[in-house]
Amino acid sequence: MPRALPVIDLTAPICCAPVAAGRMGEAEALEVALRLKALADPTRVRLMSMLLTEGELCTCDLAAEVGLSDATVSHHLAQLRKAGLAEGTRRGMNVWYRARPESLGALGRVLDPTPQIGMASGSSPVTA
Amino acid sequence: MPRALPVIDLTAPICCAPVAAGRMGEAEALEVALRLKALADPTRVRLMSMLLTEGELCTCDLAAEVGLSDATVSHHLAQLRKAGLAEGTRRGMNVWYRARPESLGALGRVLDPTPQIGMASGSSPVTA
DNA sequence: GAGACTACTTGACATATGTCGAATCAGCGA
DNA sequence: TCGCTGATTCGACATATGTCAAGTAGTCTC
Repeated sequence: MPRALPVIDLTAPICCAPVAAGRMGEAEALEVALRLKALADPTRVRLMSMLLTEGELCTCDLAAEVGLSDATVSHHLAQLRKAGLAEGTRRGMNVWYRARPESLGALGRVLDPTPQIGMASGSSPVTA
Repeated sequence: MPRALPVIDLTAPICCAPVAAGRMGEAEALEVALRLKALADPTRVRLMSMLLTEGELCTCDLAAEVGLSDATVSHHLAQLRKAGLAEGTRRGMNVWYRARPESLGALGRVLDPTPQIGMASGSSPVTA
């Protein structure tokens, strides 16, 4: 994969028009793709699912649940954090992670294929 | 990435409960992840966006638009086809591609973070 | 059928990614 | 302070991915 991907801050929920709202530019497409990439792994999908349904979990719980080393899970959680899909806070000896539903929702809405009328790129349908 | 990913048929729109509907199993998570992976590339996001807004385009048009070789674009389109997100038919000397909005919509709905009540895994909210 | 044009496949390459073990960092309790 | 436990970072490795050039396969027009 030549043409290295730039590093961008993705922690805020995505705020661009849905893919179906008009021909998407390079920058927008990159934003969408990077966020999707953060979720495009079976382990991370499971982690998000657990966080969404259980509320708050520590790294050790998550590692035990998915059956991977804590180092690997920490790595996945870092990806989710960088993409703004999850966040964690240290409390005592543990770090407690939770999902950021507003970011996930915004990402889901970008995929909405229903043609949007009168929406050019840059608009911000973020509900959160 | 040890633990090679199995090959699965993804051409039908995804039909599992949203990630927030309950702790997702390995198989389901894999289905979701593979489809997301198919879209988790800036070039493919742009291709989908063009197909959604323009309706039908041939490989050559798409290649010219994204500024990549036709071989590369053909490769990306094959990914989208395998994931059920696009389809193409040969008409004369060209192959005309179009998006499959129902598949994209189903994928977007899986990302819905709103807690679903009474939905266990395996249910099928497919609208298409 | 010959030639031209479009699309797909294959092979090769550089880069990115997922995984682990080991080392390091952070907080707690004796 | 020291040791313990949990989390992150680092280094290494195998595999996956994006890209192109070159070759191959359809389809059209002459």
